[in-house]
Amino acid sequence: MASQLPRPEVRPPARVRLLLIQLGYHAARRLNARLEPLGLEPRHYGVLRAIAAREGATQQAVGSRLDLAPPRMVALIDDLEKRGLVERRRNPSDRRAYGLFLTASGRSCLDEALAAAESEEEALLGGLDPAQRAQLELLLREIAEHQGLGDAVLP
Amino acid sequence: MASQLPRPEVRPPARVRLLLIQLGYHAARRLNARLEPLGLEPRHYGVLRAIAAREGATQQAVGSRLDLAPPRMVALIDDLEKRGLVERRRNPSDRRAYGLFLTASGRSCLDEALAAAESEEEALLGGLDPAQRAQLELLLREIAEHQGLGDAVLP
DNA sequence: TATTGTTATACTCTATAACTATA
DNA sequence: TATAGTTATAGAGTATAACAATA
Repeated sequence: MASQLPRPEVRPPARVRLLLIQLGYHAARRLNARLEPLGLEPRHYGVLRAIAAREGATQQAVGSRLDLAPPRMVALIDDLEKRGLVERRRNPSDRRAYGLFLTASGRSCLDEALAAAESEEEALLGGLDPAQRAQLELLLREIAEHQGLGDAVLP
Repeated sequence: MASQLPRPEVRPPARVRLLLIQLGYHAARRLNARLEPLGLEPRHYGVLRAIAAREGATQQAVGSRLDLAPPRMVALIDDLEKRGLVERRRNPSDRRAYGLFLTASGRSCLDEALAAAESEEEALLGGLDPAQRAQLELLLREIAEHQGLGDAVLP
């Protein structure tokens, strides 16, 4: 009997959780669209940033920071090296390991990507005034902290 | 020369865009984790909700609403039917098409899933008081509208 | 001929396991 | 023997194209 109560098929209007998921997805897609003209896929963008943050680090170091398995890193660095954005330099004191470095072209590519991300932020928040933006950032940070996501932010 | 300026490798602290992407991803993962014990994968959850919102709709109707290609719908409905959550009923007036309906077990499964989503919302917003929650929802809705995402919300 | 649903096929992505070269 | 990186292999997931039944 109880199972045949008239249920509201349509739930109450979208909640915060749903909004977050959708907006996060939307923001990610928009960013990717801005990266595409630069020839950068999201995964490459992430690796580029991680290398820039710790130039000279080994593949494994960067990989474990991004939670990418070794074979995955090999493929990604292969891509970036083929495109002349990243360079593998042998470590003379341990000839098994490589140090990863951005090339000049890699630096400028990353700069463009960061600028694209910046302008995407602007487009995303276009409807909010500065006070609202600050408030939103505060609330989101609060949630992130409460969820223990402090370290998930890359650099 | 200009290319050799000391650049801040580490960007200014995470921005709203990044926070949104990360929190959205986090929220989606948390929800999926809550759905798993019910034997529901995210894709099935979405289809279940779409069917509940318009019971009797054809596969194509549901599929186009969720932006899923026909072969994908076939596989998904196969899954759900095999698990006794959804039923295909032939349409007598057009014997090519099926109408999709939830079974009793499908309804209760969806109910549990919706309850799980509800409790996940609670967990997610645990750090905010009611006024903050309302404010956050307002700000997010503002962005969603400004981004033209009005219809992306399912039901 | 057009449409609903289905099946068959190919492709991308990723993860796991085996291998090499240094240490 | 252990470790950094690589290669080979296998699997999941998805998209595209061809197909059957009905209109």
